[in-house]
This record gives sequence, structure tokens and C-alpha cells, in this order.
Amino acid sequence: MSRSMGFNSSKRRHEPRESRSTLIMGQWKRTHTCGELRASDAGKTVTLCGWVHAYRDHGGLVFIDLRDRYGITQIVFDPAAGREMHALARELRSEWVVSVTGLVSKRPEGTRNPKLATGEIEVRAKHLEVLNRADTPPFEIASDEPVNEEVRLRFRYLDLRRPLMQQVLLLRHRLNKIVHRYFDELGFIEVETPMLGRSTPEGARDYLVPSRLHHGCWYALPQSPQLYKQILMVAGLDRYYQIARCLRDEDLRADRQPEFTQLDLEMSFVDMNDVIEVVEGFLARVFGELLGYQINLPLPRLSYPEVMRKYGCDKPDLRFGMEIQDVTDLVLQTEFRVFRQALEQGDIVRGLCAPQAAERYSRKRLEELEEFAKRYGAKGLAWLRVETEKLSSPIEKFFPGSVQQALRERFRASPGDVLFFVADSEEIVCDTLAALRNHLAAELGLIQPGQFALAWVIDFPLLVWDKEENRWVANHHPFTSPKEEDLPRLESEPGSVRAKAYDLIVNGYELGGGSIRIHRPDVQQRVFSMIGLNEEQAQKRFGFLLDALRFGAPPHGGIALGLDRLVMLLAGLHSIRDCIAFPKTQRAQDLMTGAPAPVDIKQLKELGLA
RNA sequence: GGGGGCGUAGCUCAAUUGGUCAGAGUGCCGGACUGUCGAUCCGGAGGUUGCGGGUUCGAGUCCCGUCGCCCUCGCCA
Repeated sequence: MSRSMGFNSSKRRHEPRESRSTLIMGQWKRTHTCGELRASDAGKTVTLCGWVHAYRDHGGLVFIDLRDRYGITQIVFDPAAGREMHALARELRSEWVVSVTGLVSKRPEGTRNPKLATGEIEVRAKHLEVLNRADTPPFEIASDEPVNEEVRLRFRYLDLRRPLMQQVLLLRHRLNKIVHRYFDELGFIEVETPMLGRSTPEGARDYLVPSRLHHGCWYALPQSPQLYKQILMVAGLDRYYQIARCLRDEDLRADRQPEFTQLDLEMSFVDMNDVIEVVEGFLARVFGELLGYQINLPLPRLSYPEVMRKYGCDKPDLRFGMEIQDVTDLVLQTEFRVFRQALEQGDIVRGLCAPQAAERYSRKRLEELEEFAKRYGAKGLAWLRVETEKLSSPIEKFFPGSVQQALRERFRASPGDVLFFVADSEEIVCDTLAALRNHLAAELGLIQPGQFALAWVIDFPLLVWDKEENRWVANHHPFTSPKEEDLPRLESEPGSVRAKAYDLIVNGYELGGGSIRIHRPDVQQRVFSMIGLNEEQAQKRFGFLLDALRFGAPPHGGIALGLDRLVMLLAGLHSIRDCIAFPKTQRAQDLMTGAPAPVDIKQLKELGLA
């Protein structure tokens, strides 16, 4: 049996060592993968292993597309090459696992398949070994036809067998490799932090683990390695990174799983610019190496007040414009009572201009948009079609010509556009228009696939008022440093204090967030105090951090990036479930394993829970 | 917890207003075929329309409940 260069010399190292028993079992071990044979290999005798991707039985000749992770190779079974083998080949079915030994041959003229990397050749089988039969799969592995996610998750091993899913996992692997290479080059060291930690107040709901040795006491699974990485800075590690699994017991979304992965990092003796620079370098390399996509550095930095005014949310999709404009001043010059009354209550009126939307949105469709707006708390959605001479709408008559002209100019509107307005509290106006903006952009096709808009959002408020709890809460987390110049106002005007925090946004997703941390115990104490943690409570919950800060904490800061979301964006997917090998459903169940599940009463007794 | 969408054959979907509507494609099974690669051709099997009630002469279709999946608001420092 001839041996090839490629697979044996380089890739073979990564394969498990062959054991004595497998050698005895038969001559089935592969010499090549299904993705590597080329015309230059013609004449070699090879053995391939894989799954039957497709079979085409011509009665005489039988063709098999044999698939493994590396590709697909066509196998030809000729009755002349052995009647027994040919008969066995006719029994093959989808997803059977086989080993084929045969001669690599250039395909006859006119039968080459340009769709396959191996399409120049085929393997003329001399020996066929069925390694395992397979039940008929519940869905077709070989097809690109979309399949109900429920079925995919239940049979995840089949779903992951599909080439598309394997590409995503490979992409994720390559991203992880870049992470390790890049941060190692910059002097970061990887430190693993505990999964079993202590529950801390604030933040997401914890997943709890009961202690067998301390009945009544519980570990919390980490929401993030936040505290540990700060401790590592106090310890003098200087630069830390980790690909860290994080767990939060909150409701799920397309971009939120109960366990997810963060690229977590922390640096000492740095300010915001240092962290941003490191991350930008990383992103440039990731997009460059994985997609051949060049991102322009430095990334834009937008202030929180600016994005809220222009886009209504703190993670706007910047792949399109459609900026929100305030028109409160113009509405004051109209007779439109709905708006005027709103203004009298202290509400505001803002709107946006949907380019060339008039044709797409009939009266009925516009009413649907109003329903959409109401879901975000808006009482209504006013609209005006932009025509060549005038604006057209049931409420047009309330708008004097001068106001119509001013609206046109403010939105730089062209005939065919539609103006939308919401009058309400600033919060509802922002929520509604932000959602509407994304909705319209998708429906109007304003987003080009393969395009990426990355930016930083900075100048977040340090604290926000929690109406339900009737207190200030940390906007980012309680260890985020206030800006020095705002520090004097911490107690007098808490809402005006800006944080040294930064979010990385990509295509409307929050890809990451970080901050410069508080490194002085007195400042930390003041922030705790502002969010309603007295010294005793703070000492009880975060005492170890406060203690650490007293023993010489360097100024430090860092960031965490959502790795699943990054993969999702790189792969052009719309759900992080598609880039996690074994994700959970919206109700946090694993349809394959059945987790979560009841446990034996014996286990509960050991834990003191029964 | 709230709002919305979906649930019909293994898979993807269709079935006017409640009335030959239990259908197609694909897969599956059997047969034919020596150059296919979305093979082709012939034949066949396969459904308690998620589940449980109700309305009706009659329900895939309407109503109520329930289960599951998805999107979303709240929530996620």
C-alpha cells in the first residue's frame, strides 16, 4: 500500500495513535482524507475512510461520494473489479461508515466535477470494508435544506456532521488559535479561574451549586471572571487573558445562551486607549486572517449621549444611516394636537426618514408598522410620505408648508421617502425608533451582506437610577472607575458621572464591554455606598477585593468580548446557537441529553437537599 | 411574567369561505440501468394534521386549554 506525503507527514501527528488491535482488525486504516487527492496523485493506491454522502447505482457502475471533515471524494465500484465487492457496494446507504481501498485515477474526459476540490480524480475501488451501518437519518446530511431546529438539536451529532456546521466549528477553532497567538505575542498570559465561586450581589442571576461538605452553602458558577482578573492584576500578573466560559441564569435570546464564552482580558498600568489599541489590533487580525476583510483603524468612538440621540440605543447598527432627528421645535409650529399635547406633558418628538419606503409601505403596511411601534410602548406612529411637491399623509393638513419644508430639509428627504415620528418620553421614543430603524433597514434591504461596521461607544454614565428598586445601580459593574473630573459629583449629581467604560459594537450587536477599574479602596467604597451597599455588606460580599485593593493595586482595566457572537458575525449567522456545538433551547434545555433532569434522591441526600 | 410566529408523511412544505383535502417535492423500500455527481426511469410503503376538550350534520381549518420550538419585551451589572 503506497503512503502519501500530505496526510501522513503532517496531519497524521494529530490523529490518535493506532493501536495493535486496530491493525489486526483489517486493512481499513486511511492513508488520505477525502479532501486531499488531486490529479497529481493519480496512480497511487489509497485507502479512504468516511461516510456515504451519496450513492448512485447504475446497475453496473456504482458511484459513491465519500465524505469526511476534509471533503468529498468519488469512489467508483466496477463489477469487473470484484463481483463480491460490487454487490456489497450496491447495499451501501446514506451515512454508512466505510473504508475503501483503491486506485486514484484521473477521471475520463468530460466527467470531471468542478464543484469538488477532488473533482479531477476518483478512486477505483479494489476493496470495500463496511465499518458500520447507519439507520436512515431523520434529515438529510447531504442537503442544504433547512431543518427544524428542534430536530437538529435532538440529533446534534448528525447536524454537526453537515459540512456547513463543520465550517463554523473550524472557523471558531481558528479564531481561538488567533486569540492564543495574538495575546501571547503581546505578553499576555493565560490564567484559568475557578468555576466554583462565590455568589455576589448585583448582576445576573447565578447558577448555584450545592456544597456537599457544607450543607446549606452554595457555590455560584461564574457570570464572568471579573473579580478574579482584577485580583490577578493586584497579584502583579500585569497582562491576563482567558477564553472563559461564563454562566448566567437569565432568559435566552438568539444571541444569548445560559453558558457562553468570553475572551476575557485585563491589563495593568493602562488607560482606556491602551485597552482599545490591543483589542483593535486583535480585531484587525481576526477579520483579516479569517475573512480577508480589512477593518479601518482606529475604530470610530461615539459617545453614549451621541448614539442615544442619533440612534436611540447604545449599540446601533452603523451599516446604514437613517439617523434619528429631533423635531420638537418644528412640531410646536403645527396644529397637530396629538403631538402638541404630548409636548405639553414634557414629552419629545423625534423621527426618522426611511429612504424610498413609500412604495413598499401601503396604508395597511404602515398600520402594521404602527402596531410594531406600540410594542415598544409608543402610543402611535405618525408618518408622512414625501412627494415631489408636498408631504402626503392623513395628518398632512396640520403641518404648515413652512414646517413641511423644514422637515424635508432636516431629514434631507427625497421624494419616495417616508418620515416616521414618535411623540413620547425620551425613553420610549428612543426604544421605539431604535427598533423601527433596525426593522426598516432590514425590510428595505439597506444592509449589504458581508459588511461590518465596528465602533466604540464611550462616556457611559457610571450609575443609572433603578425605578423598581428605587436606588442607583452600576450601569456597567460596580468596579468601573468614574472619570476623575466627574468624581467630585459622585454624591451630589450621581447621574452625571461618566464611567471609564467602553463597549465594542458590531452591526448592532454588543460584542464586548470593558472598563478601567477602580484601584483605590476609598473610591470603591464610595461607589458601593452609592449603590446602596454599606461598608459591612460590601465587606461581606467583596471583602476579598477590597482587601486586595489595600495591598497595592495597580491601575488596571480590561474588557471581555463575546466569542460566540464574534463567531456568529464572522460566519454571517443570526444565532449563536449555530456556532456553539451543543447549545440549549430558549427554555435552557439540551434536547440531545435531556438536561436539566431530575437526580437520584441519594444525590440530594448527600447534598442535604432531601 | 407579557406580546407574536410556527406545529400536517422521516425532512421541507401545500390544502378557497368549515364540505373527495390527506397532497407535492425530497428521503425511504423494491425493480431496471456501465460514467453518474440534484443521476434517470418504473413501482411501492408511509400521516391519531403536537396533545386534550368543545362547537358543528361535518374540523387540518373555528373556539378553549395544554405541550414543544422560534422571535421579542421585561430580564441579562
